[in-house]
Amino acid sequence: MREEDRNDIRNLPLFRNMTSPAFDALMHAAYDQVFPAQLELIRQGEVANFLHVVLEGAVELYANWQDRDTTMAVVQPVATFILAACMRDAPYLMSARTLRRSRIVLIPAVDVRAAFARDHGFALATVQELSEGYRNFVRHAKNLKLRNARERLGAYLWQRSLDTGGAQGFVLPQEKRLLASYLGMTPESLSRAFKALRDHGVHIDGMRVTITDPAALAALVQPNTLLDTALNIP
Amino acid sequence: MREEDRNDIRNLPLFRNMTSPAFDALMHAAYDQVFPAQLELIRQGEVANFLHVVLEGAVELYANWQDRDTTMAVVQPVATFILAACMRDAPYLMSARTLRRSRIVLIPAVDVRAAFARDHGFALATVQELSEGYRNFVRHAKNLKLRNARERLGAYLWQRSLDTGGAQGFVLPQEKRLLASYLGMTPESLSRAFKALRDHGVHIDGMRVTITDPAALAALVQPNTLLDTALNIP
DNA sequence: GGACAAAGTTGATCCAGATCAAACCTCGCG
DNA sequence: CGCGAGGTTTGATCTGGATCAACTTTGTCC
Repeated sequence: MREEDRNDIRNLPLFRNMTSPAFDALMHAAYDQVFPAQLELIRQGEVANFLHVVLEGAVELYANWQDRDTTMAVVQPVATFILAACMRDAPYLMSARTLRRSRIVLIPAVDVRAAFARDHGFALATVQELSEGYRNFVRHAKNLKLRNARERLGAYLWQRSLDTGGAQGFVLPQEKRLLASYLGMTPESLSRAFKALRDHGVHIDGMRVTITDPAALAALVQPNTLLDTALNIP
Repeated sequence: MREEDRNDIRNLPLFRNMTSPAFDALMHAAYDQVFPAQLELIRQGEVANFLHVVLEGAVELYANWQDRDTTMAVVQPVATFILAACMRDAPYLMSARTLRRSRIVLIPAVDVRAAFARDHGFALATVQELSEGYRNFVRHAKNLKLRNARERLGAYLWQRSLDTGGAQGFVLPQEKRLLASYLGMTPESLSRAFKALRDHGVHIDGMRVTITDPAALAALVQPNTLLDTALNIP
């Protein structure tokens, strides 16, 4: 593994407060691999063998049932995913695929659990990470149940705007059909929701979004940290 | 606190593997209280001061935004709730109210975090509990996004049937309007969904449900541990 | 640079589930 | 025992978002 990547991982909240020996042991057991776009990394129902860390690229977490599919989250570098399944030693509830060529570190779940047992700083960080993941899914469920399609899109755009440093203009980080699936609607409905938001201070041109009237958008979506997920999801 | 209640708490997975001194310290700091029905225990947005343990009665976790409300979960004895907010020292994302007269133990969040730091068995149990909570919310979100109203109800009834020991007949544990809200639909739609399920092996009479044709119901809902939440929720 | 595929948009139509309104139960209580 | 309030069901109607189909745009690969 490259020194630089190692440092990126070391600086993640999850690993920041580990002792060096414990961290070294984890990294020693880990695999660093590059995967092409559209590769299925994990299939839901398999038992969790690895904690994944995305160093470059992007990974989609999705779920399916019968012939239906839905996007649950997008993981951007540098971040980990499916910690919960690893800690429980349980089957993955979601599948994962690369959205583009991605570099990913795989840490054997058994080593993660061993590190948890030995290193208190890591144990604490694990709980913080799990708690925040838990809370983000509570937010996702609240969003789905309490807001309609237009409001969900508006809230999403508002949050993206904040995440890009309060800039009024930004570029959508993923293609629209994926965003539609994440927000729980069809691509057609997303397209119409964008049109509807023109009356609420949002201008869209291809992938480029401009919030022309923040007050109007805020009035519609009532942004709220109890519903809106900060940071790269997706 | 009564000896019996103390034992019930001690036997919860979360507390089972604590050292006795650590458990005693936690219990020493805890309050044991009885609340009437319909009392708001927690309001979303407040900072988490207590981990709650339901000993008797039942507690509804719900969320609201603007003038809309939705039920997120029902906690049955003996179980804890809002561990994630306590560990993060963050605002509650959900409100909580008693559904009936309930006995609840309140453990100061600061003591919970201290116990986590000192007692490894508790730390491990905390992570297991959080992970499972996390996974249950993933399931809830998957359910909402992948199944329609009728399928959600069918899956719910299937799971309740399993939870009551595979019995074909059982009584709904909560009133229907609450169930409707939990399943993400209106009471009217729930009523119609019940009627629609008559063609899929479900008979309903008031609060009493009978699964007359398990194969037919299973064919409709395709029960699946990756979507369906076992145990008392709600 | 042209051609082909995939993503996105637009329009027409449909339908699951919401809303509104009116019974109809059920159960606690004076 | 009747009465009232809240829960539930039923019916009529409406509508947000899905579906289906056609068209346009964008990106990719010889």
